[in-house]
Formats: sequence, structure tokens, C-alpha cells
Amino acid sequence: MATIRDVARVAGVSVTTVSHVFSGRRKVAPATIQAVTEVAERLGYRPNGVARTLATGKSTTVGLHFEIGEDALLLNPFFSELLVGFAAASADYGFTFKLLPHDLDVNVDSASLMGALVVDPSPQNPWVPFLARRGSRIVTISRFLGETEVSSVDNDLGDGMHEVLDHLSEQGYHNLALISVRQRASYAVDIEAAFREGCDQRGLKGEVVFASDLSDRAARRVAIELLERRDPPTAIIGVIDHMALGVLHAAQEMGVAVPEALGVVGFNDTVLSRHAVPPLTTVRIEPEELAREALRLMHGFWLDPNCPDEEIRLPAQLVKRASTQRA
Amino acid sequence: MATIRDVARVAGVSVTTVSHVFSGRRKVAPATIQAVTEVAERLGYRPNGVARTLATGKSTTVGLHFEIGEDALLLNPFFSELLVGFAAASADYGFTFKLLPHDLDVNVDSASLMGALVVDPSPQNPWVPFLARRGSRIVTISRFLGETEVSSVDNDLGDGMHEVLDHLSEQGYHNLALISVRQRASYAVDIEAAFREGCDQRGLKGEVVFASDLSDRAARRVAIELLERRDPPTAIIGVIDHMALGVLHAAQEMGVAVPEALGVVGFNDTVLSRHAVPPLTTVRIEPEELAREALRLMHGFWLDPNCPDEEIRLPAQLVKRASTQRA
DNA sequence: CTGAAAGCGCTAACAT
DNA sequence: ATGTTAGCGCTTTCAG
Repeated sequence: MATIRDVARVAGVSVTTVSHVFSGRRKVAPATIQAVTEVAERLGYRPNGVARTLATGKSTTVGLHFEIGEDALLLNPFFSELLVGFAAASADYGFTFKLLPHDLDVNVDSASLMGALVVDPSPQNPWVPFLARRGSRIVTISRFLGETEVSSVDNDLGDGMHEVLDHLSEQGYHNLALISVRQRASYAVDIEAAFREGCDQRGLKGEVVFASDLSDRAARRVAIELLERRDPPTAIIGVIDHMALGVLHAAQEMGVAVPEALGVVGFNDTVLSRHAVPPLTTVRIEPEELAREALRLMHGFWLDPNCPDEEIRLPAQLVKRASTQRA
Repeated sequence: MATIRDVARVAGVSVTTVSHVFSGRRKVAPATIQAVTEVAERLGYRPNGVARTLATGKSTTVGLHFEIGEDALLLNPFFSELLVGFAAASADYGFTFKLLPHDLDVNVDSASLMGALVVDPSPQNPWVPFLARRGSRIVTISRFLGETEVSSVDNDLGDGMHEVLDHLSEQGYHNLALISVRQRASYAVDIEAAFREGCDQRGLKGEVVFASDLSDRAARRVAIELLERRDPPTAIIGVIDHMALGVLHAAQEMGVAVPEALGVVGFNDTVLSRHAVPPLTTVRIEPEELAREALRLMHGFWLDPNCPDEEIRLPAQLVKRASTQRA
């Protein structure tokens, strides 16, 4: 691999000059630029980013952490969509990603990270405080409800829930249940709060029940319990599509007709909801938008390390499908 | 951030010693280790990986490239599963990942990569030759059918196809169609070859048709065409689960009973196949296994940069579900 | 408009 | 068992 010195020598200029034609951080004579570029091309020279990062102390790598573990989140297509969004947007901003392992690993080379994107952190997420303390700028997808102050980009899920409730009551569903999880991630908190408030406001009966984890199986178990009651809910909402699918399965197994006897609603509008039978009413959020905004914030931090934290809020929109359309 | 020099000074030893207590590359007196560790702890010192990489010329970062684009691959849960597998295995080997953008970006800092993992490359994949030329070791998931010599870990999909054909003919499906794609990735090539050969061997009628891309929609369109024929196939196989789902939808829309009038088979055994209605017969591969093997190879290269390339082949196993069980 | 030279934080001969 | 020192490849004052 040719180094900056090789190029300088062959082109008959100093390394300083070569450095500047590549960084563009100071004016260089057009003829010199021409010559240097040519030599560099010929020698197959590419600036070494590691050396550059070391010299400047400014990295262009951002950490990426998905808080996915034993539970079913790992199968949630939402994450793939987000990932694609990140990959796409990274090209525009010149960032490159480093995947952070699931468990906090003190050996991770935080010196090489300018910041980190953390997806759906729970308040116990160890990476957020860890990285923040080391001086990394952090942007979370959905909010971090722990102590550390960070930037975030999130959807207005509460708003989405209100749309859901309007729709359900319009369709004649008045006895509702929300299947949530104990893990206090912001999306669960927001959805629950809006659910309780919205049911009160509309005079709907609404109960929140908890599944042991985010899997469809766990949701299915809870749904079966709900449907076995003498006064079962007429509509069940899952905090993520995955769980709503579990409800769908429970209903099918128990011979409960959807949407006639039971309305089912999910959140996120992943492929799963379109492919469900019947197709699932859900709340749409835009993963690519989330990714793009997150990277925009990150880029702001890169330009100005002292740029203050920001909280971006994107809309969430109800998508009506067959699982709640009583005709 | 404390540097190695701060630690050395405070601990009253040389930087060399500090370096060695952290790298373990030479014996250091227990007492010294103790003292250095203590000071480091107190000062919050962490070795700077960027500097280390520069000094050693040996990085522990591996590039990760998913050849996902406009087509539906981005929604294929298989990738999430692989990703989780990579993340899990990386902990064991001490690797960390750098996501490579979809399009070849010459500005990517290949100097910081010891190697790259490329998932399902088509023969036109630009990253493989690019990185190989820069001296990165490459491991592909499924084989790279282009010119460049690389290591790979792959499943024996041909074997899986033979199991599929045995099963189908056993169930009385004798007029088969395989929906594949024009993109000549190794999985499509392998599956097609085994399909043709297997049908011949068993005296089954077998036709390969092509969808415009890997999406369920494209597969659905092709399936509709197939089913509208005067002599429609009695079983349709999709090269990935996603496409088989499209077939399922086409059948449903056209009132064709699955599995009675039509058998449907997919590949990969993603969540989608379990959640399909009816559940999809498919060929199971193990994403975590693939990830683990790939990283094992990569680690071998890290230990010995001259370690020869290797081609790992993992099994693929038929999973019989309702979509082909004629009772 | 261009150079010289001092680092960035760490490793690895080469010494002792 | 430990230390000295010369880099790794690049950026960046400070000079010209």
C-alpha cells in the first residue's frame, strides 16, 4: 500500500501538500493538485483512515446497537428495515458503522467511535451511560428513559394509539385489552399511557396485560387467557406486530372469528402485518425516516461537537386492514 | 482520556511495560501488573485501538456487507438472524463489525479492515474483488461465483432440494415448477441445478420460471400465470420463503386449495414460513451456524494471514409443514 | 502557495 | 523482568 510519503516523493512535493489535496483543508495550486492526484492514482494511494483518526482525534465511525436478546425482537423485520435505512443514509453523510455487541463489552474500542446509535433501549441499557461517559454522542431510536441525557428520534406512538382507539370504537369494539411488556422501553410506556388515557376519554373499557417477553408465543398465551374469560375483550392490541400475530393465532386456535368477534391491532406495520391472515390493522412508522433523521443529528454532532442534544418526533399513522374491519 | 504514558508515569514504569500488561505479549512481574492495573483503573485508561491498529497494522474490524437492494431481500428475516449470529459470535472472537454501504464506495477505509463478510453476493458484487485486491480476507455466506478466490460458508441447498423432491413425489405432486430469479447468486444456481437433475432422476415434470426480483409480489405474479395455465403445476417451489409466500397468496386469491390442489415449498425456514397460512414446508438452514463458521474462518486468517482459503459446507434440512401435507 | 517537523497513542525490536 | 527508541501514516502549527 502506497503511503502519503510515497506520493509526495514521486510527485516531488511535501507530504503536507499531498495531505491538503486530499483533505481540501487549504488552497493548493491547480497544477499541483493535478500532479498529485495523478501520482496517487498511479500508485493506488488511498488515505489511511486509521492514521487520520489517530492524528485528528475525529472518527467517522458510529456505533450501532440493537437491544435485541433472547426475546423475539431479533425476528422483527422492523430492525432489518432500520438497518437498511442506516446503510442508505450513511452514504450521504460519510459515516460508517460499527456493530456493538449485545452485552456491554468494556474492551470495545470507544476511541474509534464518534458516537453511537442505540435502537429501542430499555432504561437499563448499559451502553448508553457507558458510551456517553466516554464522550460519545448518542442518538437513540425511541427514547432512552434512563438517567443519561441523549438525543433521540421517535414516533408519536401516543398519537397512533388515539387513532387506533377512534377506529376501534367506530367499528363497535368497546371492550379492549392491550398486551404490553414489563420492559419499560419508551414505546411501551407511550403506548400504555395513551391507551389508558384514550379509553378513559372515550368511555371504553380498557385493560393492560403483560406478556413475559416480546415474542408472539408469549402474546399468544396471554391472548388465550383473555379469550377464555367469561367477559373477553372484543379487541386486543399488541405493542408490536409480532405480538398481534400471536393474538391472531390464539383466536384461530380457539375458533374466535377475526374481525367479527375480535378485532386485532399491532404496531409498526412490518411485513408480518401485511402477510397476516387476515391482514393486520397496525400503526405505521417509517424506519427509513427514523434512520435518516438519526444520522442527520449525528452529522450535526460531527460538525459541531458541542451541538446540543435534540429530540425529534415523527408521526405514526393508523393503517386499517381486515383484522378490524367489521364490514 | 488517559494515555499509556500517563499510566506509565504514575505507575513509575515504562510505557513498554504498560503496553505488555494490556497485551499480555510478554511476561510481567505480578506486582507490576497489579500496580499498573490499579493505576490504569484509577485513571480510567483504556488502550486506544486506533493507535494500536496503526502501530501493528493488524485490525480486528471486519467489514460486513449484505447485498440487499431495491428487492425484497431487505425484509427477509434470514438476514436479521444472520446478523444476530454475527453479533453473538463476534464476542467469542473479539471482532467488531463495520457495515459496508450497498454501493461500492472507494472512500471506505479499507485500511481499517482485516477482512470482510459478504452475504449472498451475486457474481457482479463489486465489493468482493475490490476488497480482495486491497488485501482483505473475504468470507462469503453462500458462494461467490465471480472470478475472485475467496472463502465461503454455505449450505448444501442441492441436497435440500433432493429432499424436497422426494417429499413432493411421495405426496403425489408430479408436475412441478420452481420460481427462481435471474440474479445468478450461488443459491439460485444450486437450487435450479438440483431441481432439474432431481426431476429428471425421478421422472417428474419440472419447469423453472423466473420472477423479476426476489419479492413476494413478483413471485405472486408468476404464480398466477402458472396457475392460469390449462395444465398448471401441482406444486410450486420458491427459492426463498418470501417467494413461496407470494405463491400462497396467489393460490388463495384464485381459490386454489393448498395443499390439496397445490403444494408450496420455500427455502430458509424464516419466521415467515412458520407464520404462513398454511404453515410452509421449507428447507431449514441455520443462520447462527453460518455466522459462527464464517467468523471461525476469519479468526484463522487473523491468526495466520497466509492461511489458505476454505469452503465450508453445512447441511440443509427439509421441514415438512402443512403446505405440502396432503393428509 | 508550499515545507519542516512535532506529534496522535501505541507496539516491537533491541538493549540491559 | 523492564526500559529506550524508532516508527505506524497522517494532520497541523509555524515558517517561509
